Amino acid sequence: MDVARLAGVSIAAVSRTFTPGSSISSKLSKKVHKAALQLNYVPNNLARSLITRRTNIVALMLPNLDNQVYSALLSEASLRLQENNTQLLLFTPNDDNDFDRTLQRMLEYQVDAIVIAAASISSRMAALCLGRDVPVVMLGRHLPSLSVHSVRGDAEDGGVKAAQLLLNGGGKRFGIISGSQSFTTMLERKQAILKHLSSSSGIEDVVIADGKLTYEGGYQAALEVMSSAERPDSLFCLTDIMALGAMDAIRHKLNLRIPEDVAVIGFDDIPEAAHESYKLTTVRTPVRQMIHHMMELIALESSEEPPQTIMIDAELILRSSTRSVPSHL
Amino acid sequence: MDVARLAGVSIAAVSRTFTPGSSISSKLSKKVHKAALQLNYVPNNLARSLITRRTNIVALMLPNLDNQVYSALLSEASLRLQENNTQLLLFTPNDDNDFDRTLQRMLEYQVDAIVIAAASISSRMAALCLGRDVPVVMLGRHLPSLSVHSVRGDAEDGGVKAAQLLLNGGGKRFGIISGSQSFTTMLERKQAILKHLSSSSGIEDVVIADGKLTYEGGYQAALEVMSSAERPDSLFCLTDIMALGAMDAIRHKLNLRIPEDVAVIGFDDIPEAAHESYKLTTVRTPVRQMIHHMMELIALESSEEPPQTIMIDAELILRSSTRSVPSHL
DNA sequence: CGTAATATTGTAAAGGCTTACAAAAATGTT
DNA sequence: AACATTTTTGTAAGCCTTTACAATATTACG
Repeated sequence: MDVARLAGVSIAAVSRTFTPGSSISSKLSKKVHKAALQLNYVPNNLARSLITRRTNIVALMLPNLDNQVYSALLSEASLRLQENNTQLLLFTPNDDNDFDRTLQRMLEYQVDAIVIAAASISSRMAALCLGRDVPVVMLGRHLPSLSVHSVRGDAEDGGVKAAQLLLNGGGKRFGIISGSQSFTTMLERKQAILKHLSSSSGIEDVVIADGKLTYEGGYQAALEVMSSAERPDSLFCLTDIMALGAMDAIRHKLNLRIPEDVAVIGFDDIPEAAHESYKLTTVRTPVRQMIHHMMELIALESSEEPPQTIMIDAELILRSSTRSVPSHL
Repeated sequence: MDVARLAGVSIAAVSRTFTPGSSISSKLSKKVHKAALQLNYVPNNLARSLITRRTNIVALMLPNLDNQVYSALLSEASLRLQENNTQLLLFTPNDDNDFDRTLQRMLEYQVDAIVIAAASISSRMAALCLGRDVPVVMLGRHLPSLSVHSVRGDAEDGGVKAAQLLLNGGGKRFGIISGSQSFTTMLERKQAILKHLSSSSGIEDVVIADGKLTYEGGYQAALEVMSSAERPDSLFCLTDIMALGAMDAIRHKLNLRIPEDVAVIGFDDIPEAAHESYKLTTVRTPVRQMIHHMMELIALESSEEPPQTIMIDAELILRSSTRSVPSHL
């Protein structure tokens, strides 16, 4: 190509000067660089990828960016990947759009790996990816039936820890604000809470409301839960954004005090949870660690590796939305 | 390739069945589809792009996702682009990373267009992009010297409207919480406020504090501003996240009332601004419209088009952090 | 039914790069 | 200096498509 001609070298030579680790003399390299600069030459990744079978692109499927947890995942993933010279190609399916089609498009782009945060994937597609040696890792979700990697916070552990905390805080009547969508994580958190409440204190009556996974959803669901005959004195919100809505509903609409009248605990630890206005006690979703493991799973060469499920311990972040342990304990 | 062989047709035929609008009989198309399904064939965008010179990828450079404005831009852009079958390739430079290198990498990926939200670009690079016919559009920022497109909210208009509002609310002593980084938007907002305050009411003394563009930054800056000799009764926060921090500092640390003791106005209208806990009056950054125009600018074929600067009127979102107009007006 | 017009198909070149292989140059060894 | 090594370079094939062009099949029409 032109650069080669101008520099008076072979095409292979220019390729080598732009491929770190190739054998090229500094004399040639210098000539090529000069010519490249003169011609505003930029290597063409397409052609390169076509032959090397590596695009340095990882596809990421995100449900939406409204929930800050996803922003955090996205941000962290992007940063870490960039350290390896690879970029994120973003896919945000809108509801009617079926996932299989999105997956298919990812494959068309020949991405090096596929990361799916929430939302699921059909086993047909999982097989397709496997067949093409494209690692798939699910973030914060897990389908045992699927042979793809997954990394997530330990929802059960988190649920238990949350239940313990509210129990220790002297809670007697419990409420749960859950998401209407049936994400496994939500379900697991809920089950764990219910089970622990029952097994450790014999509590069976828990008021549950489902809402959308938004501030508004939490607000409405809180209104619902708190107006039940036996008003809860302890509230689990399966997601921080919902917790924020719930807190605002409780304080500003219902005029109740947190945590005196009702203790609130959330899940995720989004940035707002730390705001002075909320100071929400929550079970953290370990974004850094999740992405760290994601990177490892992506790097796994052969798809011969059996699918791994990595589970990260829950970490309780204590703030002021829950009662501290009564003194007599 | 294999599909062609299995289907018993030419390579061109399979290409045509996967290229909408090509001339292909339904008989052949059916045969090809069958074979493709059998072989799990997925078209290779790389090869296609190499020849068509279109990747259906748009590069987006974002400073960080902490600020929800950027999440919103990202989200909206991704959604709109997907409607045109194109995906976002994300670049999040970390500070030490120089922008020119990032730009260069974008070009290597042969992206169809480059969108830059905040952060700047050297004129050398602008020229390079122009030379390769890659449209560049800057979001929310503008450098007159650069020949790239830009679309942004009218910061001046916004500043004036904000100033008017706080003035009408009976403000006498004013404070501004600004960002330490020198984004043009910040500067323009500040200038506009200062100018309007001065020209319409002869106010020259304004307490200004710079902070990081974060909740924390706003919190600290508010503490600083509010402890000045003449404590402001009206506070401009050049960014909503900073405004949230400021509000929390004012209420929970300083124990002052909003808006009675001090009126607060922000810029951007991020989702949290609408939360019951804040109810922040703010000047909206018109994300939808910005992306809408971005799409148009990207579509512009020839880079012969002169660079356009699209300015969108500011919209005041009235909530409860500002005083309403005194009755005697 | 024969010819003209149109639609469908195949052939082969091209797109910009990497890389196996062979040839040439530089370096080391005795 | 003669040879064995090692390093550098060039040649050419190949990665998977699209597409101009020519060839063939189909349809329309008098």
